[in-house]
Amino acid sequence: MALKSRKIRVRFAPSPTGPLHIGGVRTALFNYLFARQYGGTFILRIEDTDSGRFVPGAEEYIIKALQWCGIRPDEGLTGADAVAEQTDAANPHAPYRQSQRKALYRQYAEQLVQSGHAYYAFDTSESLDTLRKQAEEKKETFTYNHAVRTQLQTSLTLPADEVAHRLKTEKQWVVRFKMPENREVTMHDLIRGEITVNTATLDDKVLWKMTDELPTYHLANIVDDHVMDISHVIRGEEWLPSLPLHYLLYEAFGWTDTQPEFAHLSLLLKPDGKGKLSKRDGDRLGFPVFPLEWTDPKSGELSRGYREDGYFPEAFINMLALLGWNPGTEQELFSLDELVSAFGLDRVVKSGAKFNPDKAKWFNQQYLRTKSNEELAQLYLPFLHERGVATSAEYTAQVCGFIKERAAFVKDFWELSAYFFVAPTSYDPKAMEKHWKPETPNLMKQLASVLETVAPFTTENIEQAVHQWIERNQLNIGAVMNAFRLCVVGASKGAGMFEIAVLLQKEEILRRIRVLN
RNA sequence: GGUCCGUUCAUCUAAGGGUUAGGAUACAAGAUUUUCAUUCUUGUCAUAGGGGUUCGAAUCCCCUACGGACUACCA
Repeated sequence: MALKSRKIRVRFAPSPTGPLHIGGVRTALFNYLFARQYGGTFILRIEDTDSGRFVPGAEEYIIKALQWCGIRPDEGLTGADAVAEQTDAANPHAPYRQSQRKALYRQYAEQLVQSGHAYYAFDTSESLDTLRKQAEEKKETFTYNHAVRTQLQTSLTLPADEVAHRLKTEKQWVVRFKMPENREVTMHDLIRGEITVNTATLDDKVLWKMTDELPTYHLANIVDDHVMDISHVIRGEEWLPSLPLHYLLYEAFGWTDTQPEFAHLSLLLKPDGKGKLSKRDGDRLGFPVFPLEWTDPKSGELSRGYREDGYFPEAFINMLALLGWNPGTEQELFSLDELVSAFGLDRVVKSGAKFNPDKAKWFNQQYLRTKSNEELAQLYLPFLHERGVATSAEYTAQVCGFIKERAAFVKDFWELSAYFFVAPTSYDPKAMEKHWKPETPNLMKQLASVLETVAPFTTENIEQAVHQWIERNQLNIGAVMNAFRLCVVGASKGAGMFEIAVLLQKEEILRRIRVLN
């Protein structure tokens, strides 16, 4: 097992087959937090060994998404503008795209054949499909293992000269791992503890394929993790079933002394129903499953992103961190730095977590109210410009001060503050019915003349003047204020009337009162 | 079907043999407010089921049920 003094090196190794979804971001985050906490290195490696599923733009998306989240790789693909292709001090193991490391894997595959841990298999995909179908008809499952490998065309059954000939002339062959027939493999997982599996239930996985001269995940992953001196593999639970194979691979290569520790993270599940979270759920339930917006290059279909939906990256990350991990205290709000010091694999939860969009919104709300009025104004201004509202940053900041505790997103600001920028064009019928009585117009006229005399037009002065007038005439304060609000806001909502009045200033307030009378 | 992993309020989770099973979200009620919201207070709600072990089990063991992942020349 890993030495205590071993340098911590972890990697996030996604496959560029589409946009990174929030489960992937969480895996990246946990890797990052772990590395940071121990002063280790966080590496971003791209596992693009599946030529058939490559999606243009996906790699760039992954890099951008991590950037937005504030998850900076120390090594590997550290940024869109700095893709390490050459070895240098910061990138001792370049390149970090597996497609560019092609040449490396074949020799390792052959090493395993040489040492008797693997063999060449000459089956075509079609012939295997046929075998699978035949087994299915008999209600059985075809497993490529010790029971069948001796009956198929492999380097284990064919004469050596024919094997050599076929290797030279044919393209349809692969290297398969020779899974031991009956061996208990005991593995250790940092989150789950000991797991034991008998190899009899496992199959002879393809390690390398001549068809595209590329390794499969299993080989590429083990070779790269070894070569890059990875100390801890933190990945999704979907990899747990192949952990025995990975253990056996380390053993076959003779790398057990530097074999990394493993930690398998539980999956993110659908908010409702069953199963793991998918793109469909987001569309169906109305929340993003991707950090950034994504347009599918083939279908042109657009998937929304947390960034575009108005989430702050800090809130997004905080929410993700608490999904499947907890600090053991009652603290819920964590900055990235706080997460770094609080995080620990020992407090990662074993069971799958159903994703909860409500909680995500709550996190954003918490972060929104910690922002300064000026910061929020800068974020709100573009929305205002879009609506053709000309205003100043100072005025907008003051408005933000009044509404920030009422919103979860900046995009909700307009709904809450339109009356600060434009006079009402319609009046809420229900509120009118309730608060607009036959005597109200007269009341408002009086109010207008009271306001007219207030100088300077400050909250205190207005409040004092209005209250004095109400008391002198023994008026109902509710009736006055509600009608006043209707004139200025157009509905029964909004900040304190005297604050609104000061911001809007005397002229505008009087104008809005007159419109209704 | 087989293998592996998992199971505490509706949801995220705490409690590593002894608590009235705690917190947060959501929901509901009340208080506050000139309105709406905020805020505050309170409330409803959980150890999947069955067997053991033990003075004592959410916690340890077994079985069952349920859920999930995997079972490709995909990752």
